[in-house]
Amino acid sequence: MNDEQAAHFLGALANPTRLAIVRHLVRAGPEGAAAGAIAASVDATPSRASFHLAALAELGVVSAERQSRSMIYHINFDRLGSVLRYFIEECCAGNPVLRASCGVRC
Amino acid sequence: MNDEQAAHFLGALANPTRLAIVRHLVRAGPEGAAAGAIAASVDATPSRASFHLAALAELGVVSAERQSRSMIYHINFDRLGSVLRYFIEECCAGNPVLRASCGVRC
DNA sequence: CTGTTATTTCAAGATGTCTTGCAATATGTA
DNA sequence: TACATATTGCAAGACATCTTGAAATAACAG
Repeated sequence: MNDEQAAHFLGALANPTRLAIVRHLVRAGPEGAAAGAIAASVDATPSRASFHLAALAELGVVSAERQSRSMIYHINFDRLGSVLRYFIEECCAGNPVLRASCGVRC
Repeated sequence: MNDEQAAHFLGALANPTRLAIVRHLVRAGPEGAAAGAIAASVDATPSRASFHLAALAELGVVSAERQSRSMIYHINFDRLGSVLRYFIEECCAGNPVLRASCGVRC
């Protein structure tokens, strides 16, 4: 990962609708959620939700699998973690204040 | 902080030039760095660097103080940490994989 | 006061992103 | 086949962002 990639990745999260989608998928857990359910929960039209889901999927933040008529989306924590790690370690030189912000009890 | 604010904040980091500025200011430490030095180190025109520094200052990621003819910029780790904390705790429900990504040894 | 250095501001244009509404595709059911 | 459900794709317009270059401001030195 380099600054260009990291910037692209952060840009994928820099949108209220996409943050709401992430929030929903996190709480949906390993079973994931259907595109329609996601759209309803974030108060977006199907088209708009699909647009943002595609953006997140493009960068690997979420993955999709068809299940009958529905598309089931899952969150990908490893991918999310990779951009946080890059940002904290590379851009911020592992600053202790930032690390403490992650809320890990030591 | 809400999703809208967090998205705005993440957007401020979602740019290669701004990530490079953050990287430079982190390494500059508490003494900070002058706008001209920052511009040179991130390979940007004074005008372009000023534009991005203003964007970061607007959100409190950096702060500025005049020192003679120079403007000295400082990084603000607390502010950076607040958006990471919001993202990990609120959007991602404190997921352990994400927390581990912060690189804190436990 | 004049000139020099350091930085910001502004306008213009290029590019990118987001939303909307409608059409198209995929799947399942009668 | 015909129809309903679930989702994606696309085109157009609105809006935001980024870059460039020139002009304006601020601070200092002679």
